[in-house]
Amino acid sequence: MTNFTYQGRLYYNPIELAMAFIGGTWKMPILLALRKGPVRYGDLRKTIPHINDKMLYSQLRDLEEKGMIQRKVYQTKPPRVDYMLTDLGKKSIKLIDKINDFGEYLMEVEGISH
Amino acid sequence: MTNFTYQGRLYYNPIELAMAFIGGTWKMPILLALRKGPVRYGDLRKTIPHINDKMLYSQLRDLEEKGMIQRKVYQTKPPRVDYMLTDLGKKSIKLIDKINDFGEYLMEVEGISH
DNA sequence: GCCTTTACATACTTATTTGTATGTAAAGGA
DNA sequence: TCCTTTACATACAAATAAGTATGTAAAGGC
Repeated sequence: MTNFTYQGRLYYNPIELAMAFIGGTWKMPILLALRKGPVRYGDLRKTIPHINDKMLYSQLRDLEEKGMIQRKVYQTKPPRVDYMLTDLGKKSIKLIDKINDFGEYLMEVEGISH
Repeated sequence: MTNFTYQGRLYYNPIELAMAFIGGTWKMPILLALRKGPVRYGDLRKTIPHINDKMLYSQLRDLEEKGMIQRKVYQTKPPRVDYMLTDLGKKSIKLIDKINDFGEYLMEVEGISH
């Protein structure tokens, strides 16, 4: 039995936990968008195709809660907020690159053009 | 724009496609259960904790449709069906191991015991 | 004759995830 | 004075994924 709980949810194996940190439609695109350094909220919106405010802000909150990213608030008007990877977040990038590679391989194999 | 379609669904990037092949609660556990060679339906049920018939058979169908696994039916009574990885399925194992490693690392970092 | 085994199938419900629409504060510019 | 910008926040609806309960065929054993 590898059952365990994290943040009030039950997990059956390490894979489920990993996916809680990087899974879903938006977490990996967000993490990749931060790989080069801090990016502000509005720029994330612009660089991640198709994302909407609700998804962006709720996923940012979730990633922050899990220690994958950090917020930095500047006390200006209008406000400015930067997001950046933590060490844990940086660690996920290598894995996300591998997942992306597999996706690109699948596109090749399946004859999907882009 | 990297938009494309596969099996009637729209994808925005390679990551989404990769997750269609290995994502969800059950695909990775199923693929790992097949890593050592062919396994029959009933044994998959027994070795994958908490899975139920509906999830097992529907995910097996999906994985087969995507070319990740192969079915082999023996014409006996009661029936016997073996499932095994295709070359594509084998290719996914390395990646799944990496995802699992990341999950185990998270368990360590988060102080989760098992 | 009835029970058990095996590998599914189907109908239906529940839970989770994602998306849409709209609102807010406060300063600066026209 | 009114409009714009920025970074959210909330209510609600739609879509997707997962789970529950039940059924089926056909042979062999008791």
